[in-house]
Amino acid sequence: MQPLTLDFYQKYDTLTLAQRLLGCTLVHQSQDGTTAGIIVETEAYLTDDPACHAYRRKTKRNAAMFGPAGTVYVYQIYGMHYCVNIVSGDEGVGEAVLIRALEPTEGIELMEERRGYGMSSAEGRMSKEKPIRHSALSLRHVCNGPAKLVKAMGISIEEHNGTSLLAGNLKIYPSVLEEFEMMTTTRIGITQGADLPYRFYVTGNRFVSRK
DNA sequence: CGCACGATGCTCT
DNA sequence: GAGCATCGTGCGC
Repeated sequence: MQPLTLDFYQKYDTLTLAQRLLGCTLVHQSQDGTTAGIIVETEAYLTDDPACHAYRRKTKRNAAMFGPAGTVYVYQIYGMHYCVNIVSGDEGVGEAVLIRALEPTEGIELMEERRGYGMSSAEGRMSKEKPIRHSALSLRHVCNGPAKLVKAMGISIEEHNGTSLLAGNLKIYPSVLEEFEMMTTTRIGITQGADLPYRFYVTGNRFVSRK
């Protein structure tokens, strides 16, 4: 199957793209191995939206948001975590879609290692996340948050910020979900623009960060 | 299960 | 100097 093309990233406005990315698969082919997961939760950030990093002006941090659709925007948050976005809209306009959760499909052991957990085993999984090397991480908790999936997928600001999804080792493939219900809510963890209904997720999917 | 809180460092004001 | 598009722990139920 072929990855999503420039046309796909360009033809939708940001709110629509955020919805169309649900069900698509994010794939990272790294030196350590390939990891992949189905996008099950997204949020849109528009240029006239006070929660958007590009709301005020172009800066060193948000520069990637002003690139062409299909550009990757990675930023650091709370001094210790990173989140990944898919840039959308016209070049020169700062808009993007935050990837908030993935349903892991490939390279699950590698994901768990990157998250700081030991080898995965069907029996060994614990219901709670424990910072002990020998315990495994419940699959449900591997990619059910924006910073968790960045770490699990091996995405980094140094390697990926400002790069294109059309070339390189990070790509998105078309939706594999036949039919699904989508839920729309307000976004999580923001104070500005908190009432805007710009969050979308696959209804009933257990890998979503929160209902 | 749910809620409260502290960690931690960069960016922009 | 304030404010973060978060996460994991610890505690109570």
